[in-house]
Amino acid sequence: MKRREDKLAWTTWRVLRLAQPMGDRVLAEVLDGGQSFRWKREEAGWVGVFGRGVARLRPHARGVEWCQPEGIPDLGEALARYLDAEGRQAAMAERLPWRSDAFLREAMEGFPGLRILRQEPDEALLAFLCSSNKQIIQIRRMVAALAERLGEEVAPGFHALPSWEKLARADEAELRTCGLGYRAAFVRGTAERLARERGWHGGWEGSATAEVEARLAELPGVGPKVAACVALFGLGRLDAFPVDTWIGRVLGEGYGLEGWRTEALGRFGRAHFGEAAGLAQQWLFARARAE
DNA sequence: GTCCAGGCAAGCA
DNA sequence: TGCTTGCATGGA
Repeated sequence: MKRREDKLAWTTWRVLRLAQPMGDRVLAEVLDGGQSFRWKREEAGWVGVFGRGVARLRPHARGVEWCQPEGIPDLGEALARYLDAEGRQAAMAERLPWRSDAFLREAMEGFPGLRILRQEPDEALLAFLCSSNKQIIQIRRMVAALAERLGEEVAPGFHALPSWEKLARADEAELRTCGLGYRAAFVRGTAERLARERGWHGGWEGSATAEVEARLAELPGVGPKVAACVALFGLGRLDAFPVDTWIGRVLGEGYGLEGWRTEALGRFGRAHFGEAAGLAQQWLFARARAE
C-alpha cells in the first residue's frame, strides 16, 4: 500500500544560494547531527519539517536545492532564514580563535560551512526536553512520535510538533507511549507552564545569554545543558556553549581538560571561544562524533 | 548481559 | 558547594 506522502505533489526544485555552501557530508551533519531531529534521509537528499513548513533538500554547488509540497505558502524566505543563507554565522566564525587554536581549526576545516540551524524556540525546547540520557536516533523517534500522535498535519503525511496547550492536555501515559520514559513528566510540566504563558521568550532580547539560560532552567526538565541548547539552537544565542558527554570528551582530548567538571568546561568554552562559542562547540561536537 | 546515551533533580556530606 | 543516586528506555 502506498503511503499518503508518496502521492504528495511537490513543486519543482529551486536553488537557494548560501553565502557559505555545504557539501553532502556537512549538510548531513547540520540536518541530522543533533541540532534538529526532524529530518530524514531520502534518495538524493533530505525531507523534513521545520516549524509548520515541509521541504525536501539536497546539496548544490552554490547552496541547496529545495522543493516543497504544492499548495502551501512559499517557504523560500523561511528556509533562507533557517539555513542562515546570508552567512551571518560565517562572519561570526571569523572571530573564533582558529588562528591560534589548531585543534579548533582542524575541526572547522573538517566541516566547512557547518552552521547552527535557526529553529523555532518551541521546537528546540521540546526536542531537548526529550534529549536527556538519550542517543540522537532515539530523540528523533520520540519527537516524531509526539508529532504524529499529537501534532497538526501540515501536509499529507507530515506533522508539525504539538503546541504546549496540546501537550499540557495529553496525559502522561500517552507521552510515555511516545517513548519518553521519565521525560514525560518534564514535557508535561513545562507544557503546563508554557500553555499559560504565550510568547514565553518574548522580552528576553535585551538579556544576557546567562540570564536567558537561568530563566530557561526554571522550567521542569531544563538544566544547564538543555538551557544552553535551547539558547543556542532556538534563540540564536551563538555565545551559548552546551557541554554534553561528547564535548566533555573532546575538550579533554584537545585541550588537556580531562577530569574537569561540566560547569568548569562550560566556563572554559565561553572564555576561550568567546561570542561565537556555540559555533565552536558545534564544530568540536562534529569532530568528536566523526572520530 | 553490560555499558552508555546532546541530563535532571533530589539527597547527602 | 560538590558528589552520588535514581530515573525509563533502547542502541551498540
